[in-house]
Amino acid sequence: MSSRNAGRQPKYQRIAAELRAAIEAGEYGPGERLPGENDLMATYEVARMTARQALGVLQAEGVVEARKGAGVFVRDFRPIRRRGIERLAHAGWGEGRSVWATDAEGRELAVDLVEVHEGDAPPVIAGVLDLADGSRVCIRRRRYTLDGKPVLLATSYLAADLVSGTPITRPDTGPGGIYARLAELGRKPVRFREEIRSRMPNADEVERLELPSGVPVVLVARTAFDAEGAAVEVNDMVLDSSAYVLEYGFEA
Amino acid sequence: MSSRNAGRQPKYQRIAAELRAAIEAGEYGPGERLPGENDLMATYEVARMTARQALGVLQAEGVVEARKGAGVFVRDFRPIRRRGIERLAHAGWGEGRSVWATDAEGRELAVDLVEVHEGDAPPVIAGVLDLADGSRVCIRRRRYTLDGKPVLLATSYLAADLVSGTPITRPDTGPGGIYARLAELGRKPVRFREEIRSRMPNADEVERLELPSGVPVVLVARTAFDAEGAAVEVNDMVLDSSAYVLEYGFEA
DNA sequence: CTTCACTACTTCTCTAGAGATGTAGAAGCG
DNA sequence: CGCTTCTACATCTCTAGAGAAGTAGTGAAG
Repeated sequence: MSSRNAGRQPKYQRIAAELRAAIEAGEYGPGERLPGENDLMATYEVARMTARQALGVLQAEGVVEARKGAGVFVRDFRPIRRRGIERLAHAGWGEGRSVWATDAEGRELAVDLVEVHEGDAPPVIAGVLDLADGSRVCIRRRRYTLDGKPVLLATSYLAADLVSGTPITRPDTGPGGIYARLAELGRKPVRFREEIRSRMPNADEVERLELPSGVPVVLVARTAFDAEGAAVEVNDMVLDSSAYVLEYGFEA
Repeated sequence: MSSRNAGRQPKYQRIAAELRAAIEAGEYGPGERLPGENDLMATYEVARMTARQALGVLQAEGVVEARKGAGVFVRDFRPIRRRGIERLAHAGWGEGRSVWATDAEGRELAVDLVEVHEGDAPPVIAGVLDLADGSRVCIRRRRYTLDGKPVLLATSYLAADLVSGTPITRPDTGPGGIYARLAELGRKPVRFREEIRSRMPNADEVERLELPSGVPVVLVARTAFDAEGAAVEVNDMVLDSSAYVLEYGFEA
């Protein structure tokens, strides 16, 4: 080659590290444009593919975002806070300052798309809801947006036997939402379990959440239990990880 | 060029999509080797860099893992479960099947590295602990491994005024850990708040957690409050997202 | 004043090569 | 049998080019 690098690491890593340091030092603030392919080719005297690799590292880290035809820009992080508790009026919680700053809570989530239909229960869902394999379930898909940008995909599953003929099977479920309707059916949810994990999004999620590359998704699977301890609803949520901070509280 | 692609999307995306489909169809199971650069170059008649780009897509998604000199392999996902509640004997919780399968709970976490020192409080930590800027804090860093692989980095911050001279400032804190020691000081934690977010790891985290590319980290910041509602400890955790499912429960 | 075509610039995609470096199994040696 | 060395093969890094495609600003036409 060719590729004999001065230090001990590849050129593209070195270039990426220098840019990263410059960003952390505040030389390039959020939203600001930073040197592109052509600039890096000139200043570091490397080939286009090498300069692109360096920028690719920062994109994969979610630090910067490339806009075709325009340039490469520093990304910013202004999440909203989602509380597991305290949405249900559990006053006294959450005292003390938070670790991560979140935006003014003024901004509100808006439902963007709603789609309701009946279908076969996926095996995992059937297991959680304690239904026979292949049982029918009501599937409610929603997309939430924040200031126009989609941030959350939610899919609820409820046993078709339980909810057919109720407003739950219609896009608009009426005041109080599906939990109020479940209460009217004598199956009011009283306990919730949320399971959380994170991974990189698949192509479908990238499209529906309009995710830039380098941003993982957080998966929250919420199961609602009624007073008898039976699972009445499973809500499968996919969140844009750059838009959310989740918060939970519990006692010792 | 050159780059006139049959369909409508770039060649490397098409190749990646085909491989992804093959994996999802079970043609390549977890841990199995799949066609590498040279194979793709031959079967699709593309240049090396193009074949690499296709594999790079799947790596960024965390679907596959490349081992230099060996090949490209399908990754598997076998996380462990971490409960926010119920570790503290809250029986009756967590009934019903879970959405994501987790491994036999037999495997145990082992502390790998411990490091304790006193230092200046980072501004954010000082804010949460309600200390003056630049106050001294005791900083406890730990790394946990699961079957030899590091999965969690934890950093605890406690006010130096509170804990100096106690076993908390030593690597081994004695039976019951730091919470038992805090109780002896009359500052027993009774409430916890956990804030969760996710992002791609930085270079340091990649190294310390031995993360393959395409795996995000989950950040959990836990604040422990005593009976007076004062924050006594902040624990900053960085988890390998492929190793964990977090679980929380709460009542309506 | 608005709209549209043009243009300079940007990132994106791809080619065809080649040396560097790590891996795993085979061959050989003590 | 156990260890080392060799070797074929794998991914990794990088070069120097070039056409495709999107963006934003300018200036002319309506």
